[in-house]
Amino acid sequence: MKQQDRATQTKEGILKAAEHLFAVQGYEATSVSMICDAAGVSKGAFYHHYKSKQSIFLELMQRWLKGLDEQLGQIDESTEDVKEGLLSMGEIIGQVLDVGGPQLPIFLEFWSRAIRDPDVWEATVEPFQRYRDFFTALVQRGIDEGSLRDLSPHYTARVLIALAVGMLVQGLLDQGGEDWQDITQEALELLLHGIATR
Amino acid sequence: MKQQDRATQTKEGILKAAEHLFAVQGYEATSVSMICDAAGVSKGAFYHHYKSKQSIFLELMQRWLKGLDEQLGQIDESTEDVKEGLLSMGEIIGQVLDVGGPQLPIFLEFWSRAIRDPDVWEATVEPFQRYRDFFTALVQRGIDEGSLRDLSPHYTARVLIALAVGMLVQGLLDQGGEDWQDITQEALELLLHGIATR
DNA sequence: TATATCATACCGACTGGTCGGTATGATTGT
DNA sequence: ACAATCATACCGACCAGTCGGTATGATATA
Repeated sequence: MKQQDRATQTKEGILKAAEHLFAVQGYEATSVSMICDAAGVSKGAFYHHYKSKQSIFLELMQRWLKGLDEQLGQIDESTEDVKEGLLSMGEIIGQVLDVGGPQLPIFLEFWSRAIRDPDVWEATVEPFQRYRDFFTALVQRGIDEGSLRDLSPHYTARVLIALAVGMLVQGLLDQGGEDWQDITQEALELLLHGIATR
Repeated sequence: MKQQDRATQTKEGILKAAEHLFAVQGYEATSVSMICDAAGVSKGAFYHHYKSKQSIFLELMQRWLKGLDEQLGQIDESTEDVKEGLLSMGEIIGQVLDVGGPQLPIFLEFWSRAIRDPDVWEATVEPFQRYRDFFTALVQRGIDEGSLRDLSPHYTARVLIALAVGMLVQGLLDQGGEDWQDITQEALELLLHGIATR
């Protein structure tokens, strides 16, 4: 194999190992040595490819942020009407919850480190605002096309995000086999039509 | 001052210091020595009053759980109709977000440690199931009294919790001065009446 | 009331071990 | 020969928790 290919393989292996360990143990509880052991490489290899422990975490998070970006983009262009778009958003969340399993807790690491680490914060805020804007725009589109009531798009976006995040956290704290696909789908229906009697 | 009073004061001081540091730095990043410094006591005092670093975290969490219990109890008995109860729930969340400020991130610690530490997990699951049951019962009451549509109380409870948790996390990641009281209140209205056009 | 006895509350130096990170040298492909 | 890629050995800082000892009120006795 080419030298460069082997290098990228090593680098990727370290990243995967780190992702897994951060998820199941948390950032602080995971030592660089453990990552190296799990990846089957030495500490020298680690510090050859990554500047620090923090830097590998940051890269991990940026990848995830990018992935979310792409998924939102897909929702945006593949849907004709907004209601349908929201429901497919629910589908995505449901999938993440049902499939993600043991990888989910890494979200908690993302959040808590974003609060405490200025560098991580910086890399997080901007995308998050973009996501909020995305939902705000989506809701606005729904209002314009007449499928959503004329309510504050800003607030409504907040509610949608809250729903997604809230389901995620419940999925974390609820190992029991719930069908999150189902629940999230239903939740969006509830939100769309209201739960109060007419 | 009596010996015992002074002792409880010391113990309480340690607890407050730990609560603050856990919130702003996280559990792992906070050392016992730091807690002692912040509380103005020695390490000996710490280990005189608490068995371990973990034990003080557990006590902290159980206090918070107990507080939540009481607040939910208040909602339950002080409200005539369910809609009103839900809105006062929103009020509580809003208050926590607006007032809690720098103490909020400790929730992330609660969750991530509940996932990873079996002892913390044990102390968390049972209360959380109780909370879920509470909301399920509340929704059921709403259906019975005719103020809520006849939808799955289980799912609806999930949605309500998701809303609360989701708002909390957004409050964490959004230092900017949003009026959470307002947003949460509005969110519950949205959920009650739906966002889709009739 | 005065004193002896004892338990509780607390101190701070210390231990074995782990941490993130570095320095340096071996190996490999080009 | 030369640089990229890794391995090994190591450093100083810091960690949770321990331990021998002290200071101080509470209690019993005289």
